[in-house]
Amino acid sequence: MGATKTDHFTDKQNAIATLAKAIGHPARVAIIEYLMKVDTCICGDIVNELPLAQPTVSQHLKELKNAGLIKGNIEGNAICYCIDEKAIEKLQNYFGNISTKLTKKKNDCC
Amino acid sequence: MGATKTDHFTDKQNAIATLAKAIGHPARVAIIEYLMKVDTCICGDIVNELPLAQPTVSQHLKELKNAGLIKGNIEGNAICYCIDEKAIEKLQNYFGNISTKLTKKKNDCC
DNA sequence: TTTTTAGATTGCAATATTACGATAAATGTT
DNA sequence: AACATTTATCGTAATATTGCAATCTAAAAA
Repeated sequence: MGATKTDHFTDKQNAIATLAKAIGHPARVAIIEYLMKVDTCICGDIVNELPLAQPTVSQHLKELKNAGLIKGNIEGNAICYCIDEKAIEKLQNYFGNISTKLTKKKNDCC
Repeated sequence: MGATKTDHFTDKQNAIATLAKAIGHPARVAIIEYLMKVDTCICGDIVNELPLAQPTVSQHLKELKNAGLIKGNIEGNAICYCIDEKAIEKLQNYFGNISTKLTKKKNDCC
């Protein structure tokens, strides 16, 4: 088929999957890291930073935005993109939770 | 094209992307969560737990294993799968780092 | 040894993703 | 107004992913 069966899973599971999927591409990881590095948010030069054409970068930004990982504000001619902290916190909490539960459990069977 | 240009990005970026991509599917999130819930690691009944056919689950397990998120041991006839803590820790650290850097920065431009 | 059980692999169809050239839309500059 | 700049969108080609039926392998049980 090729279509993900999102109906069969919980909203939380789908939410985490959506966030993780958005980060699941090196270009989008690079974009996130670039947004971290740059002080000002006017980030039209992501294209210059990445080895990808402008439409491709625009598409990646769109996916990050759809997933809720970044926010974008129109600022005159350019656009100001920046990371949405809430999404990062969700991921941090999720993996933090798993990590602590695992150490409690001492899952050393493998 | 359709092929990800991994060559142009750093190893770290590709590593994070690989891990995130593996979690970027609700079925694989559900598998991870099931592995957490179950005490014993003999987890052949993941198939019964998920609304997916056996070959599909097997494929998802393979991807999780390739990405380094889970480990699998042959245990007689069945197989013992469990989460690889190191991978989870990597993700936790990564997002934790971003989170703390963001709060330091007070990125409130958007 | 035959049969069952657990899991992987193969092959295939449907859909999604990635990437980019060309083009469009919208604002800024001259 | 004419042009430049910035970003988005469209169209399209190449590749990847998802899902499953059918089949295969290997160990366990009978």
